[in-house]
Amino acid sequence: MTNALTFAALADPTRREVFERLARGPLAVGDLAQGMPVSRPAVSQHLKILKQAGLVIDEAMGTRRIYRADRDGLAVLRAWLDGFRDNALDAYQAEIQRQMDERKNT
Amino acid sequence: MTNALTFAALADPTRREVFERLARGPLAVGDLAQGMPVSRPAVSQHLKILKQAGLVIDEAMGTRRIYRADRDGLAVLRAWLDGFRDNALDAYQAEIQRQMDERKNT
DNA sequence: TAAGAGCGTTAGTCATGACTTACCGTAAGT
DNA sequence: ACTTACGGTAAGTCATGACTAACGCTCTTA
Repeated sequence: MTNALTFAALADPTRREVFERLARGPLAVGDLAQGMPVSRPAVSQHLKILKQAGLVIDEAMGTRRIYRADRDGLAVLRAWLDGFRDNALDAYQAEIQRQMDERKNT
Repeated sequence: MTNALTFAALADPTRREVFERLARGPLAVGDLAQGMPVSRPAVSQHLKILKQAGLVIDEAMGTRRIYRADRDGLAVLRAWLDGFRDNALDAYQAEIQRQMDERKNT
């Protein structure tokens, strides 16, 4: 259930915008905060969460710190989505339904 | 930016479990709340949010109300993900990089 | 070593949201 | 009509999280 971090990270609109900007190209924190409606420390905090979720990668460049989007971090989301492709889990459905009926009879 | 509702809806773990259960088969609210760590009203509130996000569909069945997952609601998520497929936006990257270098030279 | 740039972190505030209990409406059965 | 089942809603509580201002650390340049 490590995808919880990914979902939580992408839940915030500001964080999604940060990620989308980084997906267009690497940026330093200051340049990233430039033109955003929130302060630079706020962006820093968002970057921390995105990093924990594996969605961004940072790299020290002198006194600046360059962030870039890590598209592989989206894999867990894709995997989760693929679990709902049509009725791939229909095999479980009968079993679950059976357990439910069982519980109902008690 | 209608995907905000979808992201917000799927951000909560309890709500994801509700959706996952419904994806395995339609359920009434009571049966759904059965075996979940939260109360039935809580499930009702979650269902309301999932419905607003287009992730579930409800249908009156006598005094009961049957909910089922609507997989089409995941389309907006897929679309968002597809926007990051590899480097489809690499054209922008050079431009952004150029602006960064420009700023660095001032 | 001093000074400034760039960022992360801390402390504190404020809004949001997840939850429970209690209540109310509606549909079916007696 | 009365009662019971089922579920949505209201009110209130508590935790979380997004944000800002202030501070401190590290790296570079003079």
